[in-house]
Amino acid sequence: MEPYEPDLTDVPVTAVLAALADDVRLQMVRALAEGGEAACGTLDFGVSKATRSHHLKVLREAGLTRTRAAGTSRYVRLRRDEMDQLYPGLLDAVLTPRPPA
Amino acid sequence: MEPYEPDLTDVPVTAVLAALADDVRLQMVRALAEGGEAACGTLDFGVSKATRSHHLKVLREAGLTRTRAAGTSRYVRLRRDEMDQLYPGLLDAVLTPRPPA
DNA sequence: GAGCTTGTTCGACAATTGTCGAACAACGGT
DNA sequence: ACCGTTGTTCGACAATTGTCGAACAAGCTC
Repeated sequence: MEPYEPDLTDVPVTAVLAALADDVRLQMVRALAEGGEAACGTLDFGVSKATRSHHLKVLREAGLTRTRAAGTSRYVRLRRDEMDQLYPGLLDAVLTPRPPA
Repeated sequence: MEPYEPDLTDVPVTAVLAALADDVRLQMVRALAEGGEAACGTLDFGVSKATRSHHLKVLREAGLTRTRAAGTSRYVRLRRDEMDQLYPGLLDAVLTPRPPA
């Protein structure tokens, strides 16, 4: 089944913020921002694959990512442009691991 | 007792995001961004004063607000400049009720 | 000091959330 | 056709969170 990927305007800001307000998910988003597209399996951050799948679902349903199936793998990428257009500065502010000061 | 107000660099980004990822708290932040300083009592958004106090505590401990006591009231204000310096674009992206598109 | 106003703190409770292992599904290769 | 790989889904469980009423604290005014 095709994964559900919402229109960004349908997602409340609080949902986007909540999606980003988790350590594991934030690491995932940062990895995607740096590495571009990534297979789900490569986004391992010390959690089980069930948990990983759950987090990727949260990100997807918050409108932060898109998922493309290829073979047995699924490739995830950030919806960077759309996010930047709708919430300029949000991802930039959040993606830098250490405060820009 | 003086309320605890952390150094912004001591607060993990996820805590800031989590603080903003709630409807009531987001309304509070928006009200503060528009109206400047506000007494706790004026930040009524349909929740009890106990809940209101709780949310203000979350915002304060996330480094988003400062609280000043005056008489029986407490005045809350956004730490706008500090936030903008540390996370440029974050508040801007979040404060507009309707997407800027 | 009595009483009112303004907030905070303290349980309590329901709902949500992060986590896991196990079971399942889909695909590719041998 | 059988494995092995890659993800998803399904309970289950612990921890966190949003909410409330009630009790408490601090300050002002009469």
